[in-house]
Amino acid sequence: MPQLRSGPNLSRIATSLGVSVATVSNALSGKGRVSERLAEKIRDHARALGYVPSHAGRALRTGRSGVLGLVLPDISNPLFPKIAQAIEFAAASAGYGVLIADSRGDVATQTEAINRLVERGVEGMIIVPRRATRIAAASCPVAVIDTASTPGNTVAADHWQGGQLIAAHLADLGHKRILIIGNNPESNVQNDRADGIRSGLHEDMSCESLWIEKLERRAGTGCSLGLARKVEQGHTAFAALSDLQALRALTELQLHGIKVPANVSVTGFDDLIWSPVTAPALTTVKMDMDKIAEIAVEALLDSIGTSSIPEGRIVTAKVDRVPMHLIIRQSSGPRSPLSNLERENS
Amino acid sequence: MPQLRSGPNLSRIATSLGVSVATVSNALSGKGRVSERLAEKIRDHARALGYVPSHAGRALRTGRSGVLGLVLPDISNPLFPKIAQAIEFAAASAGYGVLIADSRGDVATQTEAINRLVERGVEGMIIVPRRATRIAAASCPVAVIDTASTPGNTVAADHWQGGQLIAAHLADLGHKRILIIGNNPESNVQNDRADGIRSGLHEDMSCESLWIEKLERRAGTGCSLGLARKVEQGHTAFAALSDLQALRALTELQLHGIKVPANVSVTGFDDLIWSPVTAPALTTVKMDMDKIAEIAVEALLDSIGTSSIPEGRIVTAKVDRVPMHLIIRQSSGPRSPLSNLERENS
DNA sequence: CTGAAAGCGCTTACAG
DNA sequence: CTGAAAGCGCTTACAG
Repeated sequence: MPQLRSGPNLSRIATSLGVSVATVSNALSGKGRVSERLAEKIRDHARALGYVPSHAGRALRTGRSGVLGLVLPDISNPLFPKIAQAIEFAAASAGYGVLIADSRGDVATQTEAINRLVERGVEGMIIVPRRATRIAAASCPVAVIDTASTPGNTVAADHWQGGQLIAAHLADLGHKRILIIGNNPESNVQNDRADGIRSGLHEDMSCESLWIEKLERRAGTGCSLGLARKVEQGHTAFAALSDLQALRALTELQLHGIKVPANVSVTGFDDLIWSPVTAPALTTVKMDMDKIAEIAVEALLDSIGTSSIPEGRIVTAKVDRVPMHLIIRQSSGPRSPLSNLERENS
Repeated sequence: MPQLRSGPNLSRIATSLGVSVATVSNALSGKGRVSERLAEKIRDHARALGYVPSHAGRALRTGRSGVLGLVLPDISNPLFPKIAQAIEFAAASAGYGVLIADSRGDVATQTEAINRLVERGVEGMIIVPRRATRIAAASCPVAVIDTASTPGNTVAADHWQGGQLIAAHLADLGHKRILIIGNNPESNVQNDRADGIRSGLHEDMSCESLWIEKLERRAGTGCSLGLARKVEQGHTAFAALSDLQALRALTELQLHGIKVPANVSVTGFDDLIWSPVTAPALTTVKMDMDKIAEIAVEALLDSIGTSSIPEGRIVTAKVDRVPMHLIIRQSSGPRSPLSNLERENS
């Protein structure tokens, strides 16, 4: 038999104290079946010995691994740091660890990643699906963080309401012609956001949509978005459906000598790490990731607790939409009365 | 005793096939102590039953959890997605899972996060330390991803060499006066990069350094970097020590009507997700994260394998510097012969 | 080639 | 209040 652990185990503590392992176990777990005097003595001794409970032993006996899986099929998602941080925090608060799995953007390997987690004995998992992916039920409880368009067991930011915040903000600033800039109209998230914006426009406002992936399929990756043209046509507000697209818009406008926010406004979504850093800093809408993670983890733990037998297809039934928050920065503002563009031909 | 698992275990397979658990175990693990005929029969049956081995049982018996820890004390680090992805991939390739731990930027909780991982039985961990943090030896092998300034057991990109790439590139473009833009001169990474740049300048080139944190302590967060002034003074190249700072520089320059790259060049470091998206796209230097992760994980596994008793303070002795790669995009280029700035007062 | 048995470290009825 | 015992699922010498 292999030399398994370096540290002491319950048995070592027990014999060195002349008591039984059962008593040590009870004392350390605080179940109170041990006299306070003895319990304290045991705890002290355990601490002195640097006792660390064996996770494997406990897991085997109790049937719970104390681990949740986090599946991020599209890890290049710039929201990933915040999601991971929030999930890790919520899980740790509940005494759980978080195992990550990534399918490197490949839809096919998503199932494989999920299986790896199941084999590692996760008690449940949180999945942030790739765009438009339907999650096949796994053999453990699952919580999905996505747009609420996915049926069931989903926690999501209220992207639609976030869009309304943008619309209201742009209306307040007096903008009349909005250009919505998204990446792909098949993304549920982006669609919800765009619909939210449209629904929040006043009657005297109008908007068009520009989808970058479509454009690039025609004009090539990294092509100009033609925003200078849009400005000439009278658009004064560029509402991107993600900060990523807002960054592209902002820099392209600046490249053409258009001043933000004096001539036009630019807004984004997500409040990515760098969005306060641009000059001007980016107005954006932020999801409350901590809240979302908290709900997802809680739903998962509920579902785990409910079913002592985590047999197939049990999923959280909870559906939640967490409100988003507008963060106003310098990239959006009223147009200057004389918008002399001072444009340059480029 | 609790209903532990839903699926079949070795014993179930064994009895239903009329063989012993030992034989089933041997057949499934492919150790070859079973006749091929029987082994195949067992494997088929196991598959048909949907057998998933119990991780806890195996871990308890073998003393190996098959899990590595990834400690990210500064999860807001924009490199995090790439690091996590690379580590997860390298670990998965070696049959290991990855447990994440985050100390939310708080140096004090780093130790706590490490302890949580130890309690969860990780066999080793990879730590990306907070700036200037010294890692206290944990009770398992540790690999550190950082600048090579940290002594011992470290894997890092060769930031210094990356700086030289930038210097050579700017020299090629004919730039004479460089402004290095960093966040904090106490960051080993940033210092290595800056030193690399300085060391690579030709004799007829000069450079100054601008540290944003210092500036902001005087002038307030989000203050102007005064780059327009620097351009007037004759600087033509702005070499940021991270894409984050490059973004700030690029947008500030554009805000002031300075054209990139016609008037000045801007370069960054890290090749963050959005750096190809700006207009103009950002020239940058990229670390080979996959390589770094591979080395870190390999070093860890070596160290784990070596010591059957992973008792205290065993660390990887390997020190590696992985070369960086220059990615030339539009933000750096030769100055236009007539650099009529067409500046605007702002 | 196959099986019986021990044991990893823990928790939990159960008995005293 | 405390202890003896069983057993979670697995792997690995050892015996046949």
